[in-house]
Amino acid sequence: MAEQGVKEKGGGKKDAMVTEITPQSEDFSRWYLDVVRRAELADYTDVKGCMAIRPYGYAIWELIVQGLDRRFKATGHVNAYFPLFIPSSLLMKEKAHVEGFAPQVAWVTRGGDEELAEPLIIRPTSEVIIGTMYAKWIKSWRDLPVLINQWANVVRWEKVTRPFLRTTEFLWQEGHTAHETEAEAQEETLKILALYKEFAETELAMPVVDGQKSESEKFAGASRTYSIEALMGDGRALQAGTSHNLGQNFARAFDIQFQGRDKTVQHAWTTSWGVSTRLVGGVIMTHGDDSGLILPPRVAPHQVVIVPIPRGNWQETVLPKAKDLQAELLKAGVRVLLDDRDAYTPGWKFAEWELRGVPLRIEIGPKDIEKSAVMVARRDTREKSSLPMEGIGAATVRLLDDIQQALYNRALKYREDHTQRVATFEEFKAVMEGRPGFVIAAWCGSAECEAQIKAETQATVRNIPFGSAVSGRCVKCGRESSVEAWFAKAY
RNA sequence: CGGGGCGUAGCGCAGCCUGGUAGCGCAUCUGGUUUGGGACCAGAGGGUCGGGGGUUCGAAUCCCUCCGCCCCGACCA
Repeated sequence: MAEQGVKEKGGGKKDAMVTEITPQSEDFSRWYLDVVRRAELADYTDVKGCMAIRPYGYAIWELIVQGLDRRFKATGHVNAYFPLFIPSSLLMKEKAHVEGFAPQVAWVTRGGDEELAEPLIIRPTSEVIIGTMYAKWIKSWRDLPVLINQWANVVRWEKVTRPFLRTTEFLWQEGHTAHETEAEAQEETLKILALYKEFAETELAMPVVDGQKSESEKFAGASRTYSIEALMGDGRALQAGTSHNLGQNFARAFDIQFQGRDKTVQHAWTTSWGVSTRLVGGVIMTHGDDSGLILPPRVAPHQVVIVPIPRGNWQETVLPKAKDLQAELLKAGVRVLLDDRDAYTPGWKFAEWELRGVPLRIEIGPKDIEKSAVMVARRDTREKSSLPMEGIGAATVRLLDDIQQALYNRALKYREDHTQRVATFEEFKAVMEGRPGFVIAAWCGSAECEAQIKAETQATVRNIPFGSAVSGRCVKCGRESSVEAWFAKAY
């Protein structure tokens, strides 16, 4: 993914010093942290494992929220809000759930100067508190389905954290639905997974593989878990969203019962699904290069930055034209920033906005005004060309669409180039030791083979894509296998 | 939570070995000249050396301890 940019132009060593970003090829992990910090997306705080999301990073998240929220509502979901605290006894009600989450839970044992009779936990996810409410609200089949989403923060006491990818507190949405039948719950689970995939691919330009999680990787308490998985620039996979069919497990634990059409009392069928601020990390690692961030236009806080070229009394000559241009782009529906700061030179601004991933830069100076044109530079390809002022709004919109598509295509090609189907375990190991990425292999479905593969290659089953059907032999044990799984080292 | 590394100005680092009260580059502020790929000159501000304890006349420096960050494992969105 790395496009060499700044360094080949201008005075090499000065650029390298100023950008302060570790090249991806040298240390991808440091590159990531450098970009997060230098692009002012997030910063560390005095609370271990917790980040402050800075305005530029939060603006990306807000665009993600808007895109998803619109889709949730279009599919009949509504938003609500549930408490941050959960009585600890509630967590204990679903056996698999408590076993899965107990090690990661933060506790509140005091309130003011009083020791609490029953400690509270801070939600790591809200199935249990929402489940108890659903038990109150659902009485009849006529109350179903319940299709509620919540935008919230949750806390998981992680041992190792990284900005956006894994933090102790993070922002997310969690959908919680209840249905009359198993089939409806399954339909909902898959509908949301498809929604996530469509969102990731069209808005984030991030190609994903959708499929079902293995038993060992499924959500604590779920009957079935599905995920979308994306490949990052270092060849590791990122779980970008999950959708769980909870069966009647939580309904049984929390007494979510209703009287059915046939007069019998039944347990509801529930689902839950979520994506988090982790998606911001996914965007960074999918598209970024050695010059910094590259944002898909759909989630770029500034889709276009206008840099006026100061010459002579530019405030009287160039600036008014730049403002006209800004107005025209705003009219075309483009999120545009006019960087008219006098304290910085154009060259500085070029580098800065490239670092911060703005998809398009428009330069306007005396030479352009003479020709009634502007210089337009793409962040993704670094191509620079002159466009006429006439019709610049429509041309910009077209270019942004192009960039969105080009980023998706590039990411998809990268994934294809880093995805290999293997037949033997020797091949599997060779691929993982070489250029990592996805490995597609037949798998018998046993936890033993899964664990052994992980132990020897660090790769885990990311998911089993839909429609996977082969007649092959398990890459590990050689038994007849009916499915192929996608393996990768995961974040 | 195990193994390793690192904490000195906003960022990157030197100083530590061999104790004597802190320095460099970038960034920041002021003034001026500049401005089509990270400008230049002059001046200025900014640090309880991660926290606590100990040794010492004296600690960034030596010892103990705690905390944080990064990497590799185990665990997880």
